Amino acid sequence: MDYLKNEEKWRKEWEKQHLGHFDRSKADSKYYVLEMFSYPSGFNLHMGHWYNYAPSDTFARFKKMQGYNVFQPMGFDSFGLPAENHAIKTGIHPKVNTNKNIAFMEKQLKTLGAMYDWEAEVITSDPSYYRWTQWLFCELYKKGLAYQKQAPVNWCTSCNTVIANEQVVDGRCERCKSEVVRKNLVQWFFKITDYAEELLWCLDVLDWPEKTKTMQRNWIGRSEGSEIVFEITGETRLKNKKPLENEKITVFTTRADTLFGTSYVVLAPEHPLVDKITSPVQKTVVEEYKYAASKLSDIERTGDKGDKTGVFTGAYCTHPLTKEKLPVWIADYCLALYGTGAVMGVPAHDTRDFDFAKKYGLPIVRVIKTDKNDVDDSLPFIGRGVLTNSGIYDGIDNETAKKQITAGFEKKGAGRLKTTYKLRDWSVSRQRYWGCPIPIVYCGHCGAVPVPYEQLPVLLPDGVNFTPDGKSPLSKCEEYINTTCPVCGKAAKRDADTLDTFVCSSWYFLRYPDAQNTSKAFNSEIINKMLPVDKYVGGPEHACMHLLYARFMTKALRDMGYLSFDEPFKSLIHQGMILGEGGEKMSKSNNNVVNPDAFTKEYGSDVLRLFLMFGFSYIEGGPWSDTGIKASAKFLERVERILDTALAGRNVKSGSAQENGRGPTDGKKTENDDNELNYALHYAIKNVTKDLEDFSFNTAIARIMELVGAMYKHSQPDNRLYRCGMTLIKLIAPFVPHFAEEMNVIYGGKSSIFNEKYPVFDPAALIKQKIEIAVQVNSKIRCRIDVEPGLTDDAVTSAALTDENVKKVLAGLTVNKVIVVRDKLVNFIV
RNA sequence: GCCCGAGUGGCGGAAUGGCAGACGCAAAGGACUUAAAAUCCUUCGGAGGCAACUCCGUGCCGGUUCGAGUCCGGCCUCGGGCACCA
Repeated sequence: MDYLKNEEKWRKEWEKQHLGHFDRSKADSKYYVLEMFSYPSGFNLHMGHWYNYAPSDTFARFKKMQGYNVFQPMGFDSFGLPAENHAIKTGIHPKVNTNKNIAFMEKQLKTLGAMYDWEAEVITSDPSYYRWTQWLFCELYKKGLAYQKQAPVNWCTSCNTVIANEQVVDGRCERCKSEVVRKNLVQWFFKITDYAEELLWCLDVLDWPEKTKTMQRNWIGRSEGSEIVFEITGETRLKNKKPLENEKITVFTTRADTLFGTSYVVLAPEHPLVDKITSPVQKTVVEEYKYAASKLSDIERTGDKGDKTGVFTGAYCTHPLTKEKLPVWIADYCLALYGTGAVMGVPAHDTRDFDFAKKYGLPIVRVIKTDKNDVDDSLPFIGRGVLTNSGIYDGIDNETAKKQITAGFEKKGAGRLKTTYKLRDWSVSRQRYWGCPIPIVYCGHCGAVPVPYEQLPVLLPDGVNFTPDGKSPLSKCEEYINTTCPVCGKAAKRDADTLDTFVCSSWYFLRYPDAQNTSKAFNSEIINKMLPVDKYVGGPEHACMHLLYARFMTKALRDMGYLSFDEPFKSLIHQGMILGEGGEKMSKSNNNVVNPDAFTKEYGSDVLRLFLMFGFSYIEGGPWSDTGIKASAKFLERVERILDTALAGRNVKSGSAQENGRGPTDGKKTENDDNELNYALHYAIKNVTKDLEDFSFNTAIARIMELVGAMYKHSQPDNRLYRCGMTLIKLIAPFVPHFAEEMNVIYGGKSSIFNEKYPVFDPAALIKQKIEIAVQVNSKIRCRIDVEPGLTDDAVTSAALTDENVKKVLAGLTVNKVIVVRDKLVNFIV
């Protein structure tokens, strides 16, 4: 078969038949298969995309053959930083370049031969889409889930612009190598933390990889602890020569039981109290320290690379129980964004505090001792135990003490039990051009006003100078930025920032089923039928951010009354990553991006698809190597040959070998052949079906290979082989769709084969007369015996004992115990 | 540093706590062919043995178990994520 010609033929035919078209009238039997859409970057569709999309399409076709009305859409996440950087470098407008890339990738995707419903295509940078992203923003704003606050950005001191984390290399700007500092700007946030609790507990019911759920749980990072108030002492006020009325530091701790061991208090360098309480003497060093800390990322700050550092503010606070005077320090290991941005330093029972106290000579007081008899006096001591040096709490076990100590404060208003989360609100403002404009107008009289829906979309203007020079690109576009207030009509200014591209991708799965809707983001009635997504396929790198944002958005829209389901993705699969040949990530800078086009041109897309599924463990991925692709091509040719042979047997009665002048003359042998072929066929059907459900494509193909091998072993081309061939074509169809479609026609079938039913195995065909079980003596295999399947433990044991080999092995030994694993093994313990 | 994974023949990879290495690649031998390619058949973790068979073997060290690639504890190496790459 000429694969390339054949593939072109069927792609056209499928388009004619609207094979990928989703029939909305049959939403009851819908199956929504979704692959993460791709970013239309400069190097187009690479092998990694193919690896995501081709096997997923195999799964979708399998589901279609199981009778589901499959919906499989495709689109592009087309706003983003790389397009803008490319534009800065080349002068080509991001819109031009992005649209060019999309057109090319669409063509490549069509070569893949996937069953996409192109009528549902979504392109996030298209006004017909981002209009509704803006609508979503306004809805969140009205619901109180979007708000503004000061937050740090990476600021390149030389380019005079905000740069992304990715562009910061070793604390310096990747472009100009100058120093990067953190600078506060007013930015928009989504209140994802309002949903922290639900995002956490809903994970339990999702059919997602356990590791992904664990990662999200840790990312949300719920921890139950206490907030405890330390008051700034009067002396501090005196030193500052300013009245500091009732200044207090609220610390968050999960170890209230160690309160008596507190020897100092630490504020994050960015803590608002720092400037107020720093004594004049310490001002210079505190300012210097704050500046140094602003240059470090959170990872560098909390990392264990260097020493713990910090400086004394000159201020003191009072221990809430002992009334001791404790110094207040600032240290970068305390993060402003977690807890209250302040911690109590308990060197004896925390490793970081211990390092810090040792370095700066702060007192270390042990307040928990081990409750075991063996004396462990090494510090820091992190384990459980009972309190000591803790006044009235001495002798209480530390878990009880946590509650008791906090409860003591609760009455006085000086502390309380508090649940905190590592999860932070989602920062969505970007000081960039190529993104969705934020639909907010600032009016001198009315404040921040969302743009009315009838005025959406707020179009991203074309003629903008987006070379970095210290300002958000849109703020330099006069005709964009200057507008009138939608409420009072007076002159006003638009928000000059654009939205994080994760906002665009946090709801695209809701747009697909109603992508052409021009009056709404989506029709709730349709969406409530079409979602949740039945199978979502994409890379594990999105475990925490994209997947969490999409879940948040779904819950927020539900609470606004637009959706009636709680979770967007019922079932999730991560494909592994296809690495470069050397085992490193495929990227332009590594110069190891593998383009699938050369392979589709040489072997055809079916062969490439088959190879990707057979050569890798789908969820593991691995380094690319083309050594196996030839084997996949050979296998497909082998399939074609046996199908040709089988077709010749169409009218040859099974067992009538002699008429044909070949094959065995013994009629019995033919019958046995038939049974063996039948067994192989149903064994394959059973396992391929199961493996496809599990996205275990490599083992599914292995079972098909075994079936093909069994067909070659079959004595002659007869009707039995012919019928086996017919089933094989259906079995293999999702894996090599173009090929199977053609073979089906050759076999007299009607196109499309994907409207046919996937084969179902017959359990009766899988009943074996004899099975082999292993006989172990002291857990070492000594021999194997054949027995009937399903024997009782006693029957298997006595069958084993009558075997000559077993007798030999057990001769002269006393059997103490016999362990039988049904249909697997017998183990004699002697 | 923190969170999450992974480590099995020369290679890609299989194995609900129960016969490690399915299936395939590469390699070797054979058949067919004038020859090559293609195809078909056979062998293929290591060591020993004529053989039956024996011993060793799933990154390292220890543990649980009649039995561990699989479970537990401690390491080592690699990969992903760490909130402005998407």
